[in-house]
Amino acid sequence: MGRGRAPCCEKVGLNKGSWTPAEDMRLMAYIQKYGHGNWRALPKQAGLLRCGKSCRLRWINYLRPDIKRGNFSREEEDTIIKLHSLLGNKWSKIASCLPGRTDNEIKNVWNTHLKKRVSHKEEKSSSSSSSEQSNVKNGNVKLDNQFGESRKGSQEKIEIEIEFEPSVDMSCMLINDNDDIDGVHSNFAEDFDKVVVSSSSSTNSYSSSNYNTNQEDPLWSIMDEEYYPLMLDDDDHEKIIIIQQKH
DNA sequence: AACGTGGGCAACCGCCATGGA
DNA sequence: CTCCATGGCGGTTGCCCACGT
Repeated sequence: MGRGRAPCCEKVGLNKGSWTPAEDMRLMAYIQKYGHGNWRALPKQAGLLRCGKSCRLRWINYLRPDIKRGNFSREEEDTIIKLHSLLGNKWSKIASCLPGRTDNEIKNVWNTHLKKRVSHKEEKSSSSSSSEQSNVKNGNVKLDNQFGESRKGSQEKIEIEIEFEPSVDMSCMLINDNDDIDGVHSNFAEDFDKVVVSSSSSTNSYSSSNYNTNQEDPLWSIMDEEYYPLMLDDDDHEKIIIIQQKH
């Protein structure tokens, strides 16, 4: 697999580049009427001279009715910065915490605005106090390592320690959400076998085997047969340690 | 007014994961 | 188990526009 693979579709004779309003209308009308069960077949059925991938991208990034338009608010930008420091370039994970925003949009905002802002901040803070700690202890490096290793199916056990940032709602990353709408939502919790939430007074562990069954557990609540983590109490919990035991 | 340059963003490309045959 | 089709993701490209000279 991989090398020499045929393209996703026959691109000869297909339109490329910017979408015209007529194409948008046609795609939107088709999806509203028939849905998008099969992206590859869709353009032909909808009478569009486009690759299926192109249609999917156009729908997800621009035409979906729940897309939020306009500039990012300061709160949204701060959230992106914080989540990026935890997750790295996991744009779809970050997007799942920002309703109405797409991974592509977030990636663009990061690359054009936020990256500069963060590096300026870091320059400032490192020159003012080199011993000052960031909100996340080794979060970026360790998480990158974790995701990379996970794909290779290694057997080692990796611990990721995240110092809890009170102003960020981390719960969206832990949601056991199978109600996947256009692939926007993703299940962060399922990547891990165990989530440890610790405070100065106590430490609680939640394993993937018990967080789906322990309904009495204060961290998890059940809604419509899906399990959701409750908002972590900022005063009670200082950090989350996510432990992934490789399968 | 014409031209050059840089930033912003939509769209594309290629790789990987997943699920079905 | 293997192969293949498809969807999803992240990196990159290239067009467009605003701004400066």
